[in-house]
Formats: sequence, C-alpha cells, structure tokens
Amino acid sequence: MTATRGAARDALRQEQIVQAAVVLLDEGGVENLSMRKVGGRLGITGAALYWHIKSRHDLLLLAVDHVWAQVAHPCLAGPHWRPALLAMADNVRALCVRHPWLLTAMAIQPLDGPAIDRHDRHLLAVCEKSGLTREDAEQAAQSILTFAIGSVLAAGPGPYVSFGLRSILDGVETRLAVRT
Amino acid sequence: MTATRGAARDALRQEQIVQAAVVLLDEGGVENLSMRKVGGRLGITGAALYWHIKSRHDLLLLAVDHVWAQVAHPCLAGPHWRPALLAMADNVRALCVRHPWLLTAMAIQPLDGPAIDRHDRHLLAVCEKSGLTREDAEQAAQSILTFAIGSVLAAGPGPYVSFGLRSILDGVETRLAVRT
DNA sequence: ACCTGAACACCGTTCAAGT
DNA sequence: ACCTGAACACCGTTCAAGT
Repeated sequence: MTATRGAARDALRQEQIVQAAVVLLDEGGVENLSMRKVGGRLGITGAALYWHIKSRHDLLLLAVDHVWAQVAHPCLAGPHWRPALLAMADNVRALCVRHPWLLTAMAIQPLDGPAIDRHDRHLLAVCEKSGLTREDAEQAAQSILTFAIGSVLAAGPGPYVSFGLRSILDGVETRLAVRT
Repeated sequence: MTATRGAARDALRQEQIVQAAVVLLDEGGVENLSMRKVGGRLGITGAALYWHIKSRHDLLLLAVDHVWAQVAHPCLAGPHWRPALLAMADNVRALCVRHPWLLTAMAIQPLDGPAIDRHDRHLLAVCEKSGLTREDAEQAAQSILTFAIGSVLAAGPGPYVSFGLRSILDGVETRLAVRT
C-alpha cells in the first residue's frame, strides 16, 4: 500500500516540522516562529511547509499539543488523590515555565488537541477518584487547571501558589464531608 | 513656559495614539495592531508615531494599562470584605472578557504600569481589611488575581469559577479563625 | 517640534513551474 | 508527491529631509 506509506512519511515530515517549530519557540517566543526560519532548519523553503501544514497558526497549535504531550500523568492506582492533584498542578506549572510561549499561544485561542484532551480526562479521573460527583469533579478539575495556569501568568512562583491551591483542595474536602 | 505646554500637548497626542491602538486591538486582537494602521486612524504616517512612542511593544503595554485603568475599585469603607473581593475578581474577569487581547499581551510579559499598580494596591488593602496579616493578605490577593485571570484563559465562564473562588475565600476565613 | 518619503530587512501565503 | 522561485501585500524601524 503506497497510500499508507505515503501518509506515514508525511506524518513523519510533519513531526520534524513541529519539532523545528518548538526549537524556534523555545529560543525566541511566538514572534520568533516564522515559516522561513522553520524551513531553513530543515533545508527547505518556507513556502514548502504549506504542503504539510495548513498555516502558521495551525503550526503553533500543533507545537502546543506537542509539548503538552510531555507532561507526566501520575498513577491513578495509588490511594492518595490529594498529592496526585498537587503533582498534576505542579507538572502543568513546570511545563508553562519551561516553555513560556505556551501562555501566549493559549491566550490566542482556547486549548485544543489530543494530548490536551488526554490530560484533561486524566485530571478529571483523579478528581472523581476522591469520591466527588461528576459535576463537582469537573468544577474541581477546572479550578485546579485554572489556578495552575493563572499562577504562571499572574506572577512569579511565590508562596501564594500553595495558599490558593491548598484552599481549592480544602474546598474539595469540605464538599466530600458534606456528602457523607 | 513653552516647555510644559509642549509636554502637555505631547501627552495629549500620546493618549490619542493609545486610544486608536485600543480600537484596533478590540477589533482584531494583537495581530491587528500595526503602526501604519494606528497612524492611518490619526491621519499620519506609521513612521510618525515614533516621535511619540518608543516601539510597538511599548504601545501595547500602554494600551494594556489604559484599559486596566477602567476597572472599578469597590469602596473600602464598607464592612464586608468578602463581597468586595468577589466584586474585584469579577471586574477583572469582565475586563479580560471585554478585551480578549489583554490576555495575549499579559502572557508576553508580566503586567506593569500605574493603573495596574493602583489596582494591585487596592486589592491588597481589601484583603488586609479582613484582618489578615500583611503576608497572608499578599498571598490571598495574588491567589484571587491569579484565579480571576486564569479563569478567563483556561476556559469559559462556567460554575467552576465560583467553586474555586469560594474555596480561596474560605481559605482566608479559616486563616482568620486560626489567628483569633 | 512634528511629520513625510523612501528605504531596509523582514513577514504569511499563493501559485505556477519544475522534478 | 514534494519542492522551488517569484510574486503580492503586508510588517517594524530608521533616517534624511522637509515645514
């Protein structure tokens, strides 16, 4: 089947392009990402990229999902949901600090992509494991993600991170106490 | 004194420029802000702007502070700190929703400017009025701002906003209970 | 003091044309 | 299928020159 072989080759090429984009983004932020520079890193023209990728905007989204895939998912088996949630919040924070352009990209448009979906579902699963109802778990998961991302945007690390995060986790526990 | 009159005229011109920039930003986001377009709105060349403004990047920061000055500061006199904090968080949220490019600009570089400083100090004052120590008040203020901004970035409105925010305010109250 | 015009080194994107 | 080259309509910024 030359069709699938061709598609596979194209996917490979696309990943090379996305990797080159990530390098440029890490070096100089969103404004450093240009089609001609990405092409230059692969020995081709900037215009040639349009065979594999729809637009610069699309390439940026692909790069976001690519680095988001690197964030670790803590094991679901363990009995301690609270440290697991803290770890996930910290992993997101660390990712955003390592790739500051992530925030810029996320501010342009709401996040979307397979790796992000996977992470969202995992976070929700951990919240549900604590015993919360589905609705409460969704609110908790969103709150944790919101705070993790906001904490990178609004200011430096600082001790307030633990204050806000601890408060949210305490909120989860009071919610649990009410139900039982 | 022609010197001060000249400076005053220049400040006026600068405000016109910033206002034109805000219009363009509201219309089409950060990528719609170009020197030539701003100049066009005022009947001058794009290059002419450089007499009044240092760079496009600087103009963006000026625009951020300009809209930030519009957020209302709830009265400090009232006895209820909790609704005051909720109101401030909501005002910030509303501002970021009204000017979506604010998030993009804020993600590029940490906020700075007189209007933002004024807002930060007011938020801190409300937190201190609750009876928290200076250090705890700073953590609470940062947490509230973080959550307000993050909630716009991470997702739509949704009920989780009240969940996270309520948890943080509950955290303030438990902190107060411990001290007394 | 304040602005123009031209210039420089860039952009994203399209598209015919090559192989 | 995959890429080049040229082209188009844009950019930010500088700077001499005008008034």
